[in-house]
Amino acid sequence: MPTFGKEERLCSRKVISHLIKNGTTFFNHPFTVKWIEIPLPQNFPIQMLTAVPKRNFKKAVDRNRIKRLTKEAYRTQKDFLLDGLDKKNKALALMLIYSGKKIMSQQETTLKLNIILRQLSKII
RNA sequence: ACAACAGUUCGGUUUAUCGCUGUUCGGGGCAACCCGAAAAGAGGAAAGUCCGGGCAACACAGGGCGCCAUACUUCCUAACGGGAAGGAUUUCGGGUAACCGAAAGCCAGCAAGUGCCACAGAAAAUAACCGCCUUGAUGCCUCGGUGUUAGGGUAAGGGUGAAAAUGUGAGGUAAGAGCUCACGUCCCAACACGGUGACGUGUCGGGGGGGCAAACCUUAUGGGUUGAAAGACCAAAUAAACCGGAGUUUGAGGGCUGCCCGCCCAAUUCCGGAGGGUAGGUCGUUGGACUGCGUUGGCAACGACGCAGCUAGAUAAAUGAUAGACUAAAACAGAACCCGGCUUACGGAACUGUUGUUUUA
RNA sequence: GGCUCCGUAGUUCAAUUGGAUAGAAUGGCAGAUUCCGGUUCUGUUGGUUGGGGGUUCGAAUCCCUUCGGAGUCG
Repeated sequence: MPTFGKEERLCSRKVISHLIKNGTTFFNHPFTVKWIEIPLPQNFPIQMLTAVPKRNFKKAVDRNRIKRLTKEAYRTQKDFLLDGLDKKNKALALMLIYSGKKIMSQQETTLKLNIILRQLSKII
């Protein structure tokens, strides 16, 4: 099911600061991706967080829109990543930082995120 | 009907599929929680943070100094630097004029003190440079005129300047001067009338005259400080530890409050250093100076009464995506403790009023 | 959420606490020098002092408002 509920989001401050300090980073325009493995007993095998820097987008409306587009794209395409994680018995914390300067449409965002998720599943 | 201006209201709707947030109901489960259904889910500015409150904490005794804000009147309001109605002033437009209309503003006080006013000009505020009048000394000569020099009086005149010592007329004088008088302008005080009042009109008296307080300042009034990262509670963890200092017949230091006095605290104390642990949850947190309708008081802002209604509450942060229709990828734009204003951004739609043009009667 | 500061030529900075054409360096342009270019020299250009309004005789400076930018507090 393409859901995106509470337990799929990254909420814990502790895990977030751990991720920012020690996470692995790669970049594929327009997203900077940070990820790290987390100890296994979790409610959901992958916890995700989106971020948009205030420096690039002054208006709250624009930041909200980008986050929503990103979440929507992630929601519809995360299945194959989950399968991979199930097989290898791992859990992930994931952070998507939008580094672009312009707002993309939904189709573009979906395409870009598809590329990135495939890249990530290969690395795992 | 169209256009312009002003004001008020609205601020996309809807169908299908997938998805998000809390709430309620039903079912399952010891419980955590899971499944299903229902109804609800950003704004007129949520913004800027320019003002005012509520609320909370800080041991608000009290006094002085400082700092900040405000500054015509009456009213509205919980309060305001907001709003309403009015007064005076200035500017603009119309009119021969009385006056009418519109707009604006940090509308107390340079008649408390201090300070500043470039350049130009004699002088920028205790005005004598030139000029005018006059006295002494002295030169000349036609013997009452003229020149030189020293002193005194004088603001009528002087090419400057943003601004030049209250305007006009008369008297007065050696020459002159608000020196005196009349009229006029402005200010102050008293009285009468009108008005709740600012103020207006009139009478009488006084005597001030450059400008600048968005110069320091004076007067009056108000303001304790800090802001939900305030604060309360629960859970988890831990260290009543260590080092240095202050201190007990006296006042160092501290008490989140500008400074001083004062008051309060006192080794189970305070301050500093270097470390350890936690960083989750609940409340605060949305029922309120609330919203809608009706009646009613008031010129109005706004108030009173009655009936009905419940209308976001997230916590890394919920409203989105896809396809289509209306009519067009609708504008500005996203709540974060809550209200009242102000200001700024904004595609379009509707209504009302005023002005102009055209058509018909 | 609160608080503080800053906006001047294309760029980097001045302007003696209100006083006159807003100045300097650099840049741009033109000329000289050179066979050509650079360097150097000379001349010249360029400003709504972020925008709007006000006070004043006079505003970059004082006041109000607004726009933009930067910093800071757990």
